[in-house]
Amino acid sequence: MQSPAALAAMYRSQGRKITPQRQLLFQLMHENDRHPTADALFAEASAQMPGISLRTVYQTLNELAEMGELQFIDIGGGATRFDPNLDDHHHVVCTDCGQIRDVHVKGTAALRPLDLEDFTVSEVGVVFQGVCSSCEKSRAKTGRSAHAKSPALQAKISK
Amino acid sequence: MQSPAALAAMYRSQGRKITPQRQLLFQLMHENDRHPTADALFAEASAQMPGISLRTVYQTLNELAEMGELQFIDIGGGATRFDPNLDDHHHVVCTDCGQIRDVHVKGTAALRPLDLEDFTVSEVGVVFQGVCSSCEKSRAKTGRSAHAKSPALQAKISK
DNA sequence: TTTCTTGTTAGCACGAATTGCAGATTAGGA
DNA sequence: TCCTAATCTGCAATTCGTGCTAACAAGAAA
Repeated sequence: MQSPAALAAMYRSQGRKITPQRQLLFQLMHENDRHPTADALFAEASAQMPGISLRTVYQTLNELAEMGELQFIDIGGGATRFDPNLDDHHHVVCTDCGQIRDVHVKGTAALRPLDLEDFTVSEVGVVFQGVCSSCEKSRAKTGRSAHAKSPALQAKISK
Repeated sequence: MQSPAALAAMYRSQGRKITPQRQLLFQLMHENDRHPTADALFAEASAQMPGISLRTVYQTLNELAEMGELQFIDIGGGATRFDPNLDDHHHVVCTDCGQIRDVHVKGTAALRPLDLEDFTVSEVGVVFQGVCSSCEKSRAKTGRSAHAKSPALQAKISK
């Protein structure tokens, strides 16, 4: 996603208006690598601008996505997450805590779908699932094995 | 997912009962490669067993997932989809019509996350996005370019 | 076959996420 | 300063999924 200033310029050039709400959201999303949900972003925004509406957060996120400035990430877990990182990157998900991290991946160009006819591929997404080190630690304590995933998350997370 | 008969045996061995509802759902899911939503499955089931409850469909799907007999797929689009295919496979999504197809993929073993520390990867999922041939055709007619994806789907489908 | 126990089902209420709608408000050009 | 179109807020509505419970039915035991 571009800088708040660049986004403002882009908005103006499209006849859209620059409101304080939008400016705040531009800031909060800019270089945000936490993949927040709309609700999480709303909470952050509310702290700085009490009274801002959740509706406005959704609206702005949708605009930015339409403009190609951010991506929606759906890896299960209920709420859609937002990613302002426009690099060619992929995601890592901790099946325990649900945390999502960006990763660059080597070898994606060599991926070949077999027996895929009548289909034009335009993009490839890779999602690694596993356990982050902090969850690994708490597992060691509680004695949970690596296969004793929380049923809810285990079920939710797609392959 | 195993055959309806094998599932019945597995259910019995776990002290679960074999009901007509379950038998019907076993049949409908067995070798089903359409990745239906719970609702779609409910519609199919209702046709053969009027009065079956959507609640029962969700319940049975959850059981089967807990038993490892099927997977949940979340690639955006609102509803979770179900996949009884237990092979090592991946998915292809048409960004136009939302259709999901199974594919085997060559090269996944060579995928390497770069700079990924403090994380133990246990699984890798690959999703190819593109346009299926039938959508390609209707695009040619209406003159839509390959980039004029329907905004809703475009936004919904995660990378 | 009848009985009994226990797992299941149906159906509705509820909750979370997201969108539709409409009236009040405001950015920004004339 | 004024005006108009875009925007915001708040709430209703929608969609997807789960919790709860009374009625029900497998299937083991007698």
